[in-house]
Amino acid sequence: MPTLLWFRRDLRVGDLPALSAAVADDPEVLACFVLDPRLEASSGQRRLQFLGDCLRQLRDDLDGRLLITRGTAHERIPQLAREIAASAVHVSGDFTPFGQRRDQQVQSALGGVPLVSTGSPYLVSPGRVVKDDGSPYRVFTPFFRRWREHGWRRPASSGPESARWIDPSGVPGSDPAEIPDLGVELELPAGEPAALQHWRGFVEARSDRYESDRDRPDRDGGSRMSAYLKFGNIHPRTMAVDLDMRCPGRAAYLRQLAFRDFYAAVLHHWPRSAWANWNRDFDSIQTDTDAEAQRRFERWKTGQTGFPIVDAGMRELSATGFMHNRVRMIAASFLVKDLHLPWQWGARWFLDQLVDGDMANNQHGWQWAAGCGTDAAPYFRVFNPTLQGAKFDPDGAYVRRWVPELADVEDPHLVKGARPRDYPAPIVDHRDERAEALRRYLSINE
DNA sequence: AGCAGGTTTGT
DNA sequence: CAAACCTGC
Repeated sequence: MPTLLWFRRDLRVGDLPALSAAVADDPEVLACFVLDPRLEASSGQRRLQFLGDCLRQLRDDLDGRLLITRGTAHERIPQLAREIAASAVHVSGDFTPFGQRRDQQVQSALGGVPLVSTGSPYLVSPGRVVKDDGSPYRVFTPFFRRWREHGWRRPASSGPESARWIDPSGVPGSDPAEIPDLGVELELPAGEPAALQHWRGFVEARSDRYESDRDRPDRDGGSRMSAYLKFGNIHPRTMAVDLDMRCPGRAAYLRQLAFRDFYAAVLHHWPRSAWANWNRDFDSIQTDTDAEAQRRFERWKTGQTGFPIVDAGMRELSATGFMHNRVRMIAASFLVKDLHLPWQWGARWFLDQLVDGDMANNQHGWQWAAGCGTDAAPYFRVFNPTLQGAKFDPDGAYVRRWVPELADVEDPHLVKGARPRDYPAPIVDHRDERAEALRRYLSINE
């Protein structure tokens, strides 16, 4: 039975063991990657860099038997399936609403050929953890309890090499175009072996201080696994088996993996929450979108707001495609509550810039910050960017690293100290804007 | 997954 | 007198 393994831009190498197991007895398997040309636009380049590394790694693993073709998946897959007379198409897909819609488009275009979903990159598939009456959880903590009771399979033991592959040469219609080489070195090497190696390093050397250091952008306290998870270079199940609950840092990390599953489940149950307020009460909140708002948005994007921790984060993002999670929360809060811009503006920018940008996590993280999501921060919780910076980056090492104007200043968070002349003045007064944000929230129900 | 402004506690 | 703890927004 000829089988086409199809990956879209969210390539999940971590699903290969499951795929291999599913097709172990079938020698007629072809792996295919569909590169959406829209990813080649500037906004998608960061992720394309990482993806390119993943693809090169995969091509090596598959002994060169990887088909790369340009186009949109819902056009190319049915075409290829017909060309190789595939009797089934195995899909390694993600759980974005776009993905779901494309799956449906592909399914209908395929006619009678079955579309087989071969697994997800989550510990527990979205939609599986629900309340007793079948309704989805809206709050993380009870979800977490039920999620742990649910359990999950151990990772597949067989590797990708256990599958045999057909020779793709001679398959008509495939574009032999090379994987774009952007010539930019990322901090993290891509690919499954690199992901595994990085993970082992984290578990052995840094997981015991994860709990205390994960909120500290000045320390290397995070696991930095997010891009590997996003691109499926590693399956969270592979990680979960290493998370001994008796070790506090590792237990805390499992909770974060549960959060990832939770937001995937939220997006599964409420697909419109990708771009619309999950809590529709917020539809009437007033946001600024005029020319002045757009000027402020530009200052935010380029790290020129005059608030050190925000600027450091935004500059780290531009330079590396990554931002520390605590700083993401601060920068998001600042855009929503100090600049009064629509959270979707920030979410779009993050999704475009972050190497690990994930629809479910990114969008719901923003909704949390904006107060309109599940489990959202109450409206009166307004981050003070200066105090947050001083609290989580006490020596200012993070700010000094990313904001050179403040490198040699005694008080880099500018709590009381003097502001160097070459560093921008604050674009807003936090006290005033905090009051303004509260006013706007309170007026929702008037 | 805050903040501010208070009160209590510990040295 | 500073750190730790409490409480309403």
